[in-house]
Amino acid sequence: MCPRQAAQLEQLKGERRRAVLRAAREVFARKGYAAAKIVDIAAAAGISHGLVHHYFPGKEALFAAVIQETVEAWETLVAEVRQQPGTPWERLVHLCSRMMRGLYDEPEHLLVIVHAYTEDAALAVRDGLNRYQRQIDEPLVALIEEAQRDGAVTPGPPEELARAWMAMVKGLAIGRVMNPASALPPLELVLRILKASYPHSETTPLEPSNEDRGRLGSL
Amino acid sequence: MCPRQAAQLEQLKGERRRAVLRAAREVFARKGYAAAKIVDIAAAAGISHGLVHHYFPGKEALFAAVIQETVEAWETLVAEVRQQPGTPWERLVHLCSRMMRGLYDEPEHLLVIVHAYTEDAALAVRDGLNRYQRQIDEPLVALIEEAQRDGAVTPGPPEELARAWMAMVKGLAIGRVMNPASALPPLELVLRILKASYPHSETTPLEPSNEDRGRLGSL
Amino acid sequence: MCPRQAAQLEQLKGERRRAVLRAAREVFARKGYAAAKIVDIAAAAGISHGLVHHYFPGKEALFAAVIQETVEAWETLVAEVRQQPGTPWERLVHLCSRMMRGLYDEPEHLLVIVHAYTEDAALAVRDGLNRYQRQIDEPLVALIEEAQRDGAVTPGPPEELARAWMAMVKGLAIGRVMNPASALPPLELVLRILKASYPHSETTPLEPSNEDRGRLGSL
Amino acid sequence: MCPRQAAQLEQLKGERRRAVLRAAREVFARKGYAAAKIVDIAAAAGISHGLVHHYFPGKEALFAAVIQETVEAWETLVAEVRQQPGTPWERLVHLCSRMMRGLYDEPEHLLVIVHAYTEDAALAVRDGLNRYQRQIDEPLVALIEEAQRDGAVTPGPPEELARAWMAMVKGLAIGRVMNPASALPPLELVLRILKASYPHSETTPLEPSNEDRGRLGSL
DNA sequence: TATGAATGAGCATTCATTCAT
DNA sequence: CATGAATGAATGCTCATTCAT
Repeated sequence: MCPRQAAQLEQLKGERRRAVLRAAREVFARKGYAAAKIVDIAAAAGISHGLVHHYFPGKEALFAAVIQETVEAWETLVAEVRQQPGTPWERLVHLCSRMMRGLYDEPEHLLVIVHAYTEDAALAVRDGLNRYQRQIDEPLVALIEEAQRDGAVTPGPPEELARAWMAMVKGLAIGRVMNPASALPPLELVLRILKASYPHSETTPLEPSNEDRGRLGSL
Repeated sequence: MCPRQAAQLEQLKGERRRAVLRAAREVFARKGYAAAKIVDIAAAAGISHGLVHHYFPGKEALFAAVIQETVEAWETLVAEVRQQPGTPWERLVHLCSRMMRGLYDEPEHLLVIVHAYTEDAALAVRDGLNRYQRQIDEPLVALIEEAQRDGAVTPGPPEELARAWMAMVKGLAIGRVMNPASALPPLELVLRILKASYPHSETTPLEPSNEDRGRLGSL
Repeated sequence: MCPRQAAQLEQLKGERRRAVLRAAREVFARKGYAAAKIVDIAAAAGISHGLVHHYFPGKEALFAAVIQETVEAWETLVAEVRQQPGTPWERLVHLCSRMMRGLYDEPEHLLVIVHAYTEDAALAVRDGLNRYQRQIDEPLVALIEEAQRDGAVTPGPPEELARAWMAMVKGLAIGRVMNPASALPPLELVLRILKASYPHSETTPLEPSNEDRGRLGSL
Repeated sequence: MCPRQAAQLEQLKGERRRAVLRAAREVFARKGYAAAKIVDIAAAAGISHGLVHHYFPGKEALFAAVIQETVEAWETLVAEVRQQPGTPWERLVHLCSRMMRGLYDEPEHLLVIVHAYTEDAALAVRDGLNRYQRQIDEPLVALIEEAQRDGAVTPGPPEELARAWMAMVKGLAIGRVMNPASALPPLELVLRILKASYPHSETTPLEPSNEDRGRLGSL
């Protein structure tokens, strides 16, 4: 077998694995951990249930992989937003815009997190998620804090604002997954919680851009 | 058996039933439908698992009863708020305040709804909930509409505002049940989505009141 | 429920548990650990497979319980033989006689040990057995040593004699379980490995006795 | 492809097959039929599990082949011993010596037989073995009978003696495979069951010989 | 009523076997 | 030939539900 074939095979395997992961995310998001059956995931991925265990040791590991993927996507997104030019408020808008798009394109990404917080999920997974919690919350809190210093965000404990905002996003994710036909609120509405009542900057350019798709922009 | 005893017995039965219902709500909220085990609920209610089936035909019916109870509490709450004196904005604030208190005291009430929307729950239950959907959303939408006419609520499609606001409340319910130690955001913050940027009325009296506890005020 | 009933219930439960244990021993002995199916055991005990898990946490625990029972029976037997009157040789004959009867009545008891030594069995069980090994071998070795000092047993390392003798007994257990119709060799034959060629004592009274049945004499 | 290459290939194939067979014997002996996994055998043979099915139609056939090989080795051994010069007792000693060496070098050969007797193995295999049973036992019985006529072996039903002796050998095989560090008892000890108490011949020359290795002398 | 023993459908997981590459 | 991806039957285990006591 020549190296080219071997590489192709490897790639094919990776693709298959990713397909299983995507199917799993969908099913886990829609049904929750306990109600999601391995056969459902296999069917959604177009393979037999036995093959799922070829790529993942078991249901729990599969769920953990789904969560990990989401956490990584979040981290990538935050890192990108961090080095965005402009005012803190513009970066916040950017982040928010990206999340709304993620909510539109792949709401499962977020909903799966909701399920992970539930006791529905295996304890091991929840523990793992708790360890990430800091990494997930802190960047958002930092961003809000900066924007507050600029007077662009309403005063008050930034953790509180972050929590309320994330709560809304999670709630929207639920609605989005369960009823894909339902529209999402416009960005301005979602930003109302944060925006200072008498905003110093009138511009909310709303991020018209671009191509950001795939793994990175999926959140 | 004399009538008095019969009545006592009947009452005891009702109490027991309610205890099971409460236990079920808690467990369903924490674990979701599929992961919630009848034995868990029985243990939480302090009875044997066999006895649960004396009060409810089965797991699905039990979950349906939990949902129904929540829907009824919501309806009662809305009806009460409707006939509250004051401006539409004041009634909205009252509703919001009551919900926040419900979120504080019995977040399960709301979280259970989240699970019900999930495909985790039996199809029959979800269908039932969908039928109620109108009754749940409409009063809130109406209230928002009225307040918009007064200029107290920001303009825009009232359904959109209602949905975003409910999304946040659901998200907060998740956080509350999973981590009871976490604080809830203040009422003002939660109202920021709705409140007009240049509010015509500066007063948000915040409803200091009263005794409303128990089944009705629990939402 | 009166105490009498409770006690009866408790006893009934114990009986059922023992029935499952007996069935398990039989099936494990005949098939080995891996090939023994829980349904087989359940069927042999006359119950459903689900009920097996009411009495034992799982297959491995069930097997461990079977082994433990056998080890305990062996310990009881050895303790009894120890305080038997007569010469060491007579005690050895007594032990041997009892084992032959056990081989006749309940060969599963011994065969199950054979399977436990195999890698067929779960590692945990084998480790557990290895810890008992000393307790199992030592008393026999001691008995042989004593009898050697009397000149009743042929000279040589007593461990070697014990091992050879135990090997034969295990081999006979295999034959006995797999073909219950096959006769066992007489006691004299089984003792030939041990007996001194020119026995100092012509008497081998061969233990005509008695009632020893049940758990104790079962080995 | 030239004939030479074809022959080499054929030979290679035969070697490979034999390697698989050897690996299978080892794994089957250690784990039993049911617990032995094809992948284990493949790994032990240094090939992929898929390739095992190029050489053997399936697991059962593989086990059957292992058993057959053992039976054939036994038959060869007996045939060789038959035409050995000397007294019947000397031939018996020779047989015994060869078996002890087999026990030392390849105890799997014998242990596999133990597993085959167990219901662990597929029924077909066990039936096959039962058909061989006569061929296995009879020569040993005949040999014992001859030696009894000479007075070299203790009197009694020769089948009984044969069975007891085989039982011990099987038991020793178990110990040997499971704990390769354990020593085997000396030939004299193993022969004590058979040897007449007042042996007419003092000589037990113990067969110092030779090269007999490989398939034939392995039992 | 109240209990928990008993049942069996449903699910995760394993593994022999097949087959495309 | 050789590999390992793919399949699905088989199996241990869970848990909702029933029912004898």
